[in-house]
Amino acid sequence: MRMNEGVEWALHSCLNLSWLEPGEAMTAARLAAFYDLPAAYLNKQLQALARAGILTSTPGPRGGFRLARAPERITLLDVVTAIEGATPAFRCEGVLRNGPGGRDDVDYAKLCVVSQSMHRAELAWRKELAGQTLADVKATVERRYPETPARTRSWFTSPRA
Amino acid sequence: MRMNEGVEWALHSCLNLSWLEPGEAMTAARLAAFYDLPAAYLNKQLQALARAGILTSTPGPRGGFRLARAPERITLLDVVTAIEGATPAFRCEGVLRNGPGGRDDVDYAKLCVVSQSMHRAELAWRKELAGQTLADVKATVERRYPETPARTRSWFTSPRA
DNA sequence: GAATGGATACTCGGATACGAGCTGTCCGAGTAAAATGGG
DNA sequence: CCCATTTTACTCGGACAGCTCGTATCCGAGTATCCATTC
Repeated sequence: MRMNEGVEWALHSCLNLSWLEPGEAMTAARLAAFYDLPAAYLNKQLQALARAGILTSTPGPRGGFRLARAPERITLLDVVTAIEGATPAFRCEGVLRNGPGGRDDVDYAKLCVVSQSMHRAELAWRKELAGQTLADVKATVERRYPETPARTRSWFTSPRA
Repeated sequence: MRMNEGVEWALHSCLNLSWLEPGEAMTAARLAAFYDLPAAYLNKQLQALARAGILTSTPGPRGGFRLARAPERITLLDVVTAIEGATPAFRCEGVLRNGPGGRDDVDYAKLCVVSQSMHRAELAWRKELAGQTLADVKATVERRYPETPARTRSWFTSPRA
């Protein structure tokens, strides 16, 4: 079980966007340069965030991405599901269906006790992610590293290196 | 993010093993036939369970796999980590290291707030899995479907179809 | 009849191909800004 | 000087390869069983 690399990039990029002036957009290329990431691939992830309604994108000069809503209303789960998709990690393929006495007209994903237990664990995972907003993470970073917001903003507003 | 198919197989196979007579072994081929699974591949998963100390394997005629300890002492997390490995799904690659002001001698997996939040969610997931033992699942199945243990045992002890 | 040695068949175990999905890259459609020419 | 029009440059957006890892398979090492042979 392995999570997409893009999730980490997306989270950090959203965090960086939250430190910009409200309404200010930033291009995928510049967001990628901040961490020395492949620009086109990060662009792909940001597109997914835009499709999910987390970011808004504007093309053309002075265009780019910006947060679609306040960080208080963006949970970590929103970002993760935007990148990873909504399909659960443990997909019950219904082995019981192929076993003796298996019926085709039964939804074993719902009835199978094993599936339920695994599903319960994933629910706990999602609940924990949904309980943390981007604003919470942002606040923690600002408390521990007070210079980060100003430093980040100045990096993005400085002329291209 | 996608969990190995083998996890589901391993869980159901452990459950089936728990319904056999204590000390009775069952071959990978027969366990696979129960759900119509590829035998050699299931064997691979069972090997992983044996390496993790969840099952014991004995070669030769009358050999096979059996539970290494009581179902009360086998958690779902044990099975999952045996198959999936212990590496967490969200691996912090330390994008901060490549960012401005990044240091090579800092463990960002520990300091990065994003990484910590994601790690906390995975901890909740593991905790939920660790709280459920194979005996719990077994008891739930026996309560809901009382005929399952006898039926399963008879299937495994019946002559090969 | 009992014991012994060997042959046998069966099981796990790891080494070996195949394929899906993540990773990475490219170029085109569309847009806002800037430049240009005229009034 | 101001405005309309054209040009320009820049951005996202989706379509196209490369590669790692999960999926599937095969054959060999080792062992308990069974059988033939001998005492």
